[in-house]
Amino acid sequence: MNIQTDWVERFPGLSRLEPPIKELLLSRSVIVDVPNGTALFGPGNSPENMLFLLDGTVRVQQVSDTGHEIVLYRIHAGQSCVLTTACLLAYEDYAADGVAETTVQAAAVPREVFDDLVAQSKTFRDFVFAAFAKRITDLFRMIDEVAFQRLDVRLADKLVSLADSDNVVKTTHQKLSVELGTAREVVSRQLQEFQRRGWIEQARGSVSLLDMTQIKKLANHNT
Amino acid sequence: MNIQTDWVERFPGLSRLEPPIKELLLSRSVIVDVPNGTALFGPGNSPENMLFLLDGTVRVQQVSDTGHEIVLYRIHAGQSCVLTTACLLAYEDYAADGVAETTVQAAAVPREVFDDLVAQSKTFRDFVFAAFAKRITDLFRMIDEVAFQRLDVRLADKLVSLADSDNVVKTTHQKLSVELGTAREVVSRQLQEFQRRGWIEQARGSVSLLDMTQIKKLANHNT
DNA sequence: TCAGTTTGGTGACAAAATCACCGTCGTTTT
DNA sequence: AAAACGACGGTGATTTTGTCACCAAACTGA
Repeated sequence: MNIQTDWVERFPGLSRLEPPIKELLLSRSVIVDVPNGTALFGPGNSPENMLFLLDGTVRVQQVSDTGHEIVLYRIHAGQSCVLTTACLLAYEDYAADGVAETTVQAAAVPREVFDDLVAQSKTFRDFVFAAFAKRITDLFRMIDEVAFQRLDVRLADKLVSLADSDNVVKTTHQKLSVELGTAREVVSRQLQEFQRRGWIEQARGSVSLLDMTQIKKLANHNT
Repeated sequence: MNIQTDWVERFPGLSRLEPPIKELLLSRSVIVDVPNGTALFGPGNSPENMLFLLDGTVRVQQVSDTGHEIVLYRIHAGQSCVLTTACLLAYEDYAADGVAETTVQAAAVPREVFDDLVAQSKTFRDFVFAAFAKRITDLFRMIDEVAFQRLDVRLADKLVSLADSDNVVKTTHQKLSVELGTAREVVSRQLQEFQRRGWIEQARGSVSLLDMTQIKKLANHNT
């Protein structure tokens, strides 16, 4: 099994690509490994390649001119940065930046090849447009949450989605506040309230979710 | 001059289309006129056509499950609904809806034709991806504003962008609150404060902007 | 060990959202 | 024309969230 010759299979939307197209994609892509913390793109740094994430996650966040930060979304294995990259091509003065949150393995595809693929394959076009559509609906949902959802609900939701298999969230209050686009003090106070209710337990740099049932109930989470 | 045979010229990004492609687009599109207030798309109503707006504006807004509403963006003449339509194709349970804000004239292009055009023309692909990119960067900006910008600044900005040539905004406090994703009372109070400062004058259903300089200064508006 | 940084806690205050009303102004209906 | 109704805007009280200015404890690295 060679990653360089079969990575396309990891993308549900791409596995049914027409064989010659698949061949083109595989032969013209390069597998890259980037360490945790690498800035993959950002203001004044638009990459020449489209990335298809094979492993790891990329966090996309934005710095406001008010000095505030907010996490916009994450790109996981099996997804691509088409969108963000496309934005960068069109708008150089683009405010968001992407950071590898883990060690990341990705297939890099040059722009021209990407354009060829879009031109030649309906399957590939569908993949690309589906990626755009998902991103946009996610952004709509995010606007709704930021504008209208109560902070306790949003925090509970975030805790659930960031929890590891032991139901522990290893992060600081500061980082949680950036996830939600709010202030650190607000997160601290809300976590104190959760703790008072016996839902969580805190330690420096980590939150243990004790009562998942209650937390999920507040988050009206479906998963 | 026949609209049906030359509407493409109205789109800066499309005027340089290869002649046969332009011919295909013109021959396979239908000019439609829709009255003010028509719901062009919405939950459970995904159109079979992509629209290219020739005249008028379409407002895209979202209803939260909390009962709140917010205006996401507008599509103006010379732009297309590619994005929104693409979303609808991919996700039926899509929460946003589009309403004609004026009488609207548009060229309707069937999906299959759209796909053909993307496949055959690099110019058309660039147009489509630029539209996506612009939309996404706009949504990023909107998230930033909703999350971090003060309400007085956002309101001032909205007033400027909704003002007609006489510097009058013909709308209700209720509608302004939907533009900003806030509550009617909050808008009322903020407008009272603007009035107290002598920046505006109010009447039922309209706001006159008296001191544009101050309002724009608050909005740190560039235009 | 000790200085410097990171993390989190706290109180006071300001801004914004929410809730529960109330009058006024137009329109429609009788 | 009078009454009824709905849309529009105003108001006070309260809660939630954001902001500011600190402080102390816990880590880190020299």
